Amino acid sequence: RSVLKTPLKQAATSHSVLTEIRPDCQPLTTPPKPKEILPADPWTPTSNLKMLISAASPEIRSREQRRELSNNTSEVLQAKHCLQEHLSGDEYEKSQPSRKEKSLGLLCHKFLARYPDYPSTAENNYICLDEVAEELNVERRRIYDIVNVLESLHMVSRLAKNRYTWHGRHNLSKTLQALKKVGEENKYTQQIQMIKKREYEHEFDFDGERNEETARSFGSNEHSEMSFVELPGMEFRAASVNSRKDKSLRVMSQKFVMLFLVSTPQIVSLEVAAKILIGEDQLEDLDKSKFKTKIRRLYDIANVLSSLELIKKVHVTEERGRKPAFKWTGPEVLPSIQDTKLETTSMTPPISESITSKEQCSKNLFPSRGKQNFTRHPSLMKLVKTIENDRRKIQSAPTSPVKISASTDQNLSAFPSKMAQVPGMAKHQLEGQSRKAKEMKMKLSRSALECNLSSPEVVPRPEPPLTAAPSQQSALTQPLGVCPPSHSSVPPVILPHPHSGVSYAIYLHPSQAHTVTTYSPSFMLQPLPCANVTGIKSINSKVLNKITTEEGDNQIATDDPAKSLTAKERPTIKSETSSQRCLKRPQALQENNVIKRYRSDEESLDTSLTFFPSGYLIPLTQCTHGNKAGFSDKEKAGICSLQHTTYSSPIAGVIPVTAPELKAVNIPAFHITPLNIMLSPTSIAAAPVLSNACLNSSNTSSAQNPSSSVLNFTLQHVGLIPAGVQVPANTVVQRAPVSSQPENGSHSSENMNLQEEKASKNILQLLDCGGLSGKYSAVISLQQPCVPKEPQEPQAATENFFRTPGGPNTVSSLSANSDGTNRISQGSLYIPQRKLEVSED
DNA sequence: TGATCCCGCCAACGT
DNA sequence: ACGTTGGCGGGATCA
Repeated sequence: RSVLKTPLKQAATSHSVLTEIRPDCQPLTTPPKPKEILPADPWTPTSNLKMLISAASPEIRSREQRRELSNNTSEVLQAKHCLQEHLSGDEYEKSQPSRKEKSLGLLCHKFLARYPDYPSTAENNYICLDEVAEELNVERRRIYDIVNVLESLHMVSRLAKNRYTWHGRHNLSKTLQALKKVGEENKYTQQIQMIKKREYEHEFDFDGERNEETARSFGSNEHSEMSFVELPGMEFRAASVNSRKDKSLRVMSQKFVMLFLVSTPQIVSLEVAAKILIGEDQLEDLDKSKFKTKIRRLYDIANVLSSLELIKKVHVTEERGRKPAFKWTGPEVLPSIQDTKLETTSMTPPISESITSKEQCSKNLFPSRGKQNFTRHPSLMKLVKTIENDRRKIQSAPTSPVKISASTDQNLSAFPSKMAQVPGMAKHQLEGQSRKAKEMKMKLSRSALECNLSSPEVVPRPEPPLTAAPSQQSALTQPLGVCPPSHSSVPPVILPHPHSGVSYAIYLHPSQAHTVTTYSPSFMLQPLPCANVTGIKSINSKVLNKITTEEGDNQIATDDPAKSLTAKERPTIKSETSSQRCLKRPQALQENNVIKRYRSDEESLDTSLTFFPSGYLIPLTQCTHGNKAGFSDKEKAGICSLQHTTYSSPIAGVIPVTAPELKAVNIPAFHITPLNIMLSPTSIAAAPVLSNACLNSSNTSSAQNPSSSVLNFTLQHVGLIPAGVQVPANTVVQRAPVSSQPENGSHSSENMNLQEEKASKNILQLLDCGGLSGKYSAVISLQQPCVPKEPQEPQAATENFFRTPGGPNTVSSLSANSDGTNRISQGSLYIPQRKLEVSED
């Protein structure tokens, strides 16, 4: 085949040569269409899968175009190229594929279209870069961009030079879990908060005087440079690619994804991402060009991630204006409760007994710049290095055999990678094994990570969750409604999760629908007095964002509860401000400043006030393989749809709550939410877990206190209390699905610590008493009216959590409490968000 | 304009 | 020395 040279204009040569690879097309007489129109041609109603997918998911207009184009790309392109030959320079110019048509996003689509999402190990899933590049008519360089990002997600892995293996999405959830975890460990959430706070301060501090505390905290926030996060069973291959020093695109991609996974809402602005990725430490000397470059890269990555439909572009509008951002549209990521397996599948030789592969990941992730992490002795590093090198040699050998399946991998053969072989379905279960070891390791790494942070002492907490367990037990075993009032200091709900799949949905006020935070399994929850709860929002009101997706904008506008509540909430304001006085000096000062600044902005203040926990905690079952197991198809459907609604429902997770209710309902501190799932009442109704009407009722009968009505209904429905009996409104109802799979149940219980196990038993007991059979259970814990036992403590805790300024690293302390078992320790926190709006494109 | 991000130079690496 | 990777940022496009 001959490479045609079109009489192109001047310097465009190299480019044309690269793109001109299809001499085989015949001369077309069709007049060149204006580029803009080309993409839309309906003459290829291909039933392409991609087409369907794209049609099903709302995408950005531009993306939409690209997609359509991607359906018939080859034809179009060919035609175009042919056209070029017959056009004069000028005409040609116009017919030249527009920039869009050459976008990385489109290219990525084309690339992805070549491989199945879930390839079977049977097929030959290897990728030859040269071939792909040629077939897609792009220079190889571009393919690298795509592959690198895919690699970061372990969707592909390098086999040898020019050769990659396609894994599709098989490893995706695993990867995301790992990334999320690492992100949490890296305190990305805090970093984001930090940056946002900074921005805010910059905005208001005209005197340029920087908040030293803030600055310092940033500096001390060590970490920063982490390396590639590998996946058990994958590290080998990944290692082969680890030659390049920073592998920036790959690492950047991972970090970027992490940001989404630890954020709530899962929206990350480019700016913030760039700053974090550059390294918070260097924030000061934020080199313009460096920043710019980072942004460019992020766009590259974002394009690929968008093609994967993991994120989508949106815009956040805040005081400062419109900023480009991306919203996570990928799967919810369960807190990798049992990321265990990692050690097992690790290829790490026995020698590193105490160093799990996972750990290595997380570890490398934070090579406390320069200094060697003590958890990993240099000598070990050397060893590892050697090993990696060996592998690399094998892997990168031009003639290295193409691995067909993981099992052929020398390393993997030694440690059969269950993860890699077992279908996603069973993975979760498999993962839940050797947790002990893992926990220890986790602690190790954690301590390593936090060793130079302020100590945990700081977490002001009336009662550590663990000690609270006993009392809780009693609460659980006691007849409903007879619970002694002495539980006020007990965390509202401490529920052992039968298995990791459980998640809870919290019904929130519309305005806070998006602010529920998914928290690291390591975070312990603490009871927070009502006042504080409501105050949290205000604490960082400036940093708070009102997020609204395009879908939500309208309704939020019409149904904006903020407005109707403002008046009633005034009182809350007071409590907030007053509670602030309890803050530590510096912080309090800061707060006051903030508040002062905001005083002029009535609306924003009001808005901020609308944030309060309504206290409905509803367990949901994740739409995950492992958890779907016990459900009927119908149920699954419900669950899934539920997942979908997560963000698309404007009033997601909203239950009408009026001011009176606000007062009446005893807002029970915080809850633990393994996942932040928000759903609309309707979708909830569809969810098996909540298939009872109580929820609907709560939704419709706004006249009734949702709290009590729901509770009663639920209890009755579940059979815990006879119909007619009413439970006080200030009761927290939490239902937790009990594993429908025996193995699971026992399995998980194995991993529980004694207390949890105990509690768990109690729960079961309770359930039995209630005559509850089946897979769902309900756990009720009664709560005393919110009477801040020690107003300051909770407040301080929250405060620290969010502002971390130079303050104690509350977060880490919190996580320090984690025993690795997460079910109970997840906490949903209301992360302050800057008021902002998210709009599509 | 500012947001996007294509393009391809060229350095680091591997063989 | 040569091919493969992939950092990087100028500057073209797009909105």
